[in-house]
This record gives sequence, structure tokens and C-alpha cells, in this order.
Amino acid sequence: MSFWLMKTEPDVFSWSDLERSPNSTASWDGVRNYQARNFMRDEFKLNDLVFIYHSRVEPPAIVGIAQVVREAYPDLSALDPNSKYSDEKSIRDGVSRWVMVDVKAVARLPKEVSLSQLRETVGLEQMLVTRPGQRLSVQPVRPSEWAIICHMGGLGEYPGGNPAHP
DNA sequence: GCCAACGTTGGC
DNA sequence: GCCAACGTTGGC
Repeated sequence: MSFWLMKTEPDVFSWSDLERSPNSTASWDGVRNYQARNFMRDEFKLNDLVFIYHSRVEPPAIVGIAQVVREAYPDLSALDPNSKYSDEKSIRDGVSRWVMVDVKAVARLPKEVSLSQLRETVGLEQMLVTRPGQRLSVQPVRPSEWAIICHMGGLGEYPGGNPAHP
């Protein structure tokens, strides 16, 4: 199992929006960056765990943990002319080159972990999200980083464990 | 295949 | 809301 971080602007789609979705599950659509797409398409596996990160808010922070419940499939929003993610040029034979995954909210962090906290914490120096100018919206997270952040977020020994028993 | 222009991201 | 950093586009 692998760990990931995905960014979202809560004004557009927040952790609460995910929790309120049917079965706490939503399609993570609208990713329009090849590096991010490739992570989702090639490396996201069923049951992988994902930190949900709120950007463009004060403070930017990791707020919850989601789980991959469906692996990559074509991003339907690219085909929808009314969607802001519509991308006609990405369509070939009726299928977009962009993909989405379905994720399910599994645990809100009791204490959200802010970007400034991430930057201050020993062991997280290599995280992409802490780097200025880094805008990749889907990023891998190392197991050691996952464990540290779960602990900071108040989830104890959650890392890699059973989501049913945090 | 270069690179200037452009649009977007995201911390501040 | 600003704007630096970044990724993409398209003319050449």
C-alpha cells in the first residue's frame, strides 16, 4: 500500500464536501497535470491512503485521510462541455487522456496539520508540499512521513493500519 | 525543439 | 488580491 497527498481548494471542493458525498465517496476529477495524472493512473492502487490538503486558505493544512476505492478511469468531466474541467482536446475515440480516481473519506484529523507545522517538523524536510513554488497537486508521501503526520494530527498509531480502528 | 507569451497555482 | 513560480502553448 502506498501513501499520497492531494491538494484541493476548499472553496471548490473541501474535506467536508467529501464527507457529505454519497457514501463519503467522490470522484477526484479535474486533475490537468501530467505528472499528477501519471501518479493516479499508474501508481494509485485500491486501498492506498491519501492525505487531503487544503490550499489557498489560511492556514494551508492537511485536514483528513481518504482511501482509494476505485482506481484510475477516464475523467468524465473532460467530456462535459458545461464543466469547468471540460477539455475537448484531451478526447480521443470518445475517451479523455485525463483520469480520475474515487476516494472515500475515512478519518478527519482531530488536529489539522498546517503547512508551517510541516515545515518545522524534523523528518518532513523532503516533502514536496513544503517546497516554495511546488504546485504538484498529487504527491507521493513516504511511510515515515505518513506516520509522523498522523501522530501530529492526533491519530496515534494510525499509519498503514486498519482504517476502521484508528 | 526553442522559448516568449500566456494562464494557473497557491502562499502570503 | 497580489504576484512569483511554474507548466503549457504555439509560432517559428
